[in-house]
Amino acid sequence: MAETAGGEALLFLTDEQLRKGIEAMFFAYRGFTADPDRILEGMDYGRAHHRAIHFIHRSPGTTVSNLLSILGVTKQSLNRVLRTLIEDGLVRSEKGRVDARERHLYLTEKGLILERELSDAQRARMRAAYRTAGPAAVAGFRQVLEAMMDPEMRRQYNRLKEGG
Amino acid sequence: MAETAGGEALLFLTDEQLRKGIEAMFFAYRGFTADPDRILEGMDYGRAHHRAIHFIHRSPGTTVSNLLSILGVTKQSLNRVLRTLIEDGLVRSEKGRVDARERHLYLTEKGLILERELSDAQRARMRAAYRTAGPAAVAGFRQVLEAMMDPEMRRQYNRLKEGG
DNA sequence: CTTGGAAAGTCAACAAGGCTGACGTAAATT
DNA sequence: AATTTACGTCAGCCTTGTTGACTTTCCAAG
Repeated sequence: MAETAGGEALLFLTDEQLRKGIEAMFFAYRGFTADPDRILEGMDYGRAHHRAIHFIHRSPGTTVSNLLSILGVTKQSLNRVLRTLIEDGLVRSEKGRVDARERHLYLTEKGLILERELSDAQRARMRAAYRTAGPAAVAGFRQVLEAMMDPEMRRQYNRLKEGG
Repeated sequence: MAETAGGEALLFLTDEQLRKGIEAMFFAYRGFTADPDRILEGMDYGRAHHRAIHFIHRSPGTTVSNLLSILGVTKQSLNRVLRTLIEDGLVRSEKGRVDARERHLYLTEKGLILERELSDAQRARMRAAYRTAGPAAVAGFRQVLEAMMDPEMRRQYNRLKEGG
């Protein structure tokens, strides 16, 4: 599998192979979001709410600013989502004690229940895919995805990966 | 890496590993779409136009119905996008000769130029990621993605993969 | 102590791109 | 002749993103 000096073994870098990868990302991402989307439709929530819930669960007590930089949206956009989650009692917002300008975000019991439901569904699909593909494929999967990220996003990703 | 009867080597299926995969998908997809998004901003087009252009280029002469089932959106949604692309002379729509109800879609010269620009950018990122991760990782990447798709999407994906 | 600036929140307006429902037309099929 | 299919279109709605302008709160530096 290693490439030779002549480069004959670089066939995995042909435009055709790259196109397959691009289309695989497109179709797979649809599957990736399908289950949570299905759960959320009917509730007043959407994918944006799912993302907020996921990362608050992941880093309890995170600030709004931090969440903004992870999600890469404007504060107005995030605020609309957070407001409904707080109003509905899924998220608790606590004024910072060291810096009272900051708001620290936590999932409530109710929030944790929805998070569970969403992530159970998403993990079930991921688990099935992992099991089908096997551990070596999973390692490759993660390597390629990580290499595909913008440097800033890779930083966020690794911070989460280790921090947790 | 192979699992034993006891299952001790199934560590790659832990919730923690699955969560990492989920977050990797999230951050990587952002990178995946970032370059085309950047190119399209400022033009009157968006990600939906990119997708239509990609699959028309991929299957010249495809019908509207076929495109609908690949993209998984409503005809009203697709039509809005196609209309602007046709008006702007990027896509040509031809009445079917065997079945005159169908419209066969093709990229014009102008359409091909934009397609090139978009796919060059997207492939460049994919190529860099592939090169960094190496051929074995790429194989695993594609395996996991394929396993993650809904069956119907996997059918579409494989039809494209072989048909081209 | 005052003031500058950062963090957070809010209001308003807008755009892209999804969706549903209803309707029309041409062509194929039964 | 009647029905079905493929496509287009109008109207209206929702989510989720955007900018811009503004206020409140608070920390920290002058």
